[in-house]
Amino acid sequence: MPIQLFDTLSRTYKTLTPADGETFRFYCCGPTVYGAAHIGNFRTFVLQDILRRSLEAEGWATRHTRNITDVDDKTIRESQEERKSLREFTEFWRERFHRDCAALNLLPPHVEPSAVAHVDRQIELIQKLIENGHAYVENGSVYFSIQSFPEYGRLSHLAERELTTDREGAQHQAHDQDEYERETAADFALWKARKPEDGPNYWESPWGEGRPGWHIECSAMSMQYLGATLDLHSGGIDLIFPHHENEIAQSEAVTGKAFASHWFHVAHLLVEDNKMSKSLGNLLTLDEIMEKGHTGQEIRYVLLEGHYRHPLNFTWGALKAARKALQRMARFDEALRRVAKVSDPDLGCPDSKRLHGVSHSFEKAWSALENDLNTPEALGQIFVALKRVQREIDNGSLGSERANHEWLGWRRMIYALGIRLEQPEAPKPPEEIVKLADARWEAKKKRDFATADQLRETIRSRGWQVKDRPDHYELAPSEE
RNA sequence: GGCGAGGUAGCCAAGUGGUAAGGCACGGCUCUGCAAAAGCUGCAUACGUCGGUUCGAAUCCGACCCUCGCCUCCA
Repeated sequence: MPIQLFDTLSRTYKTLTPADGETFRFYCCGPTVYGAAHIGNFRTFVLQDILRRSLEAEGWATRHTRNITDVDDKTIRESQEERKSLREFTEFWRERFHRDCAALNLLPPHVEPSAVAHVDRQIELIQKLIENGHAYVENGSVYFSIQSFPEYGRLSHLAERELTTDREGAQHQAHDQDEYERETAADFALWKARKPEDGPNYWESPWGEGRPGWHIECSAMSMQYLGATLDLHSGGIDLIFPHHENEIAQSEAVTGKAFASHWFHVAHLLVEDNKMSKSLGNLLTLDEIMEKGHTGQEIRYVLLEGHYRHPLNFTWGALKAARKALQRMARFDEALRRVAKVSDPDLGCPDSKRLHGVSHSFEKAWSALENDLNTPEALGQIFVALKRVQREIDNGSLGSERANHEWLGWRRMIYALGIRLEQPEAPKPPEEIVKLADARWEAKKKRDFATADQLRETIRSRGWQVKDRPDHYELAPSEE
């Protein structure tokens, strides 16, 4: 069965298939690089990664494009405050973003275009919109006329909303003297005339100096790299309006073709039941979480624990649980690999072709993924299967051929979910602790348990925990 | 006010008509000098409240109570 995914525009489940029958071409709205992305942003990027991995596990080639927004109000303002060039400023945060992505095991997109590098392309698009009557120039800025596009609002169901623009901040500054009907949504800026506070950040255009509006970059870059009609376009749920609505309008007004065949939106992340916001001080970045000793893999795991269309509650407790769950998977992976006699643990992606006709226990887990990327259901099914296979491994009833089939089914899931099973290196205990532990081990061997227990208590009081193994001991930092 | 999402065990969270997945935590067992580790095992007569439809509802309908998002930059 192919992958079924909910489509925001039609509000139905649709089968994911590349229009060209080979390569699935999709675009993801990427980060604005003016600071560290927070873990809510990463929920969206992780889900997009899983979408891509699932398609690949299904056997399709993919072409994944995710932009970098490196020119907008925020990047311009912040770079000037730091007295850096826009380029220097955004480069710094772009690198940081890439580091975070790597920690989360996100596959790098095939194309990662920057808005600044595609200003010409955006100007071209705006020019066409003016020519065909969908846009107009006003005081050196260019606006898209939403009245010229009757389809406007289909994605976000604007017609069913009482949209008013007479609230503070809802008006474009350049519209002050305008007589636009206040009961309609506002025309949006395609090009913004140069303002003094933009500093050196402006470009030449047929309408004078200025810079592109935010929405136009995604239309320009997605169509340049993926064609007039994308197989899928995606982003966080809050981009539905106005960003994606505007993208549809400006793109389709130029091409006359459907902009995207499928719209994929990821719901928001809560932190300990609260919306993330600067004022609550709970804007969590990856660094902050990792500083507390959690790994990118654990964070990724937590982000998979909820279905992408429902809000997910990120909690420290869930993070702790994720570590245990991942450890269990890693142990299973090792045990199964041994029985399956796999020499190279890195299979890459065992896709459906390779799994054709192979019977294994992870079929239900895969089906869960095919069913609207139900990652929590998939994780549940993985553990059900894992338990069953583990039992057979333990009682020796799993032959190497069947073990190999289980291995393929198992690894496909691990690939699709993007789980990395290497365990982080255990922290090294200081020498004095090792000495105490050695002494304890000697005492224990002599069956002098009183001394041994006393030494263990001493070690514990210094923050370390002794764990005996069959022929040696291990040291780990105390839990508390 | 309009549009949308959600309220399932201590925590996280699946399940859209057939009698409550899974992970963590917790209890028990095996093993062990003890502890740990590992494996096994137990753990919601119950799904926000109240009505209704149905042989049967967490799942459908109605009303109500909470929480959250969007409507303005936002993943």
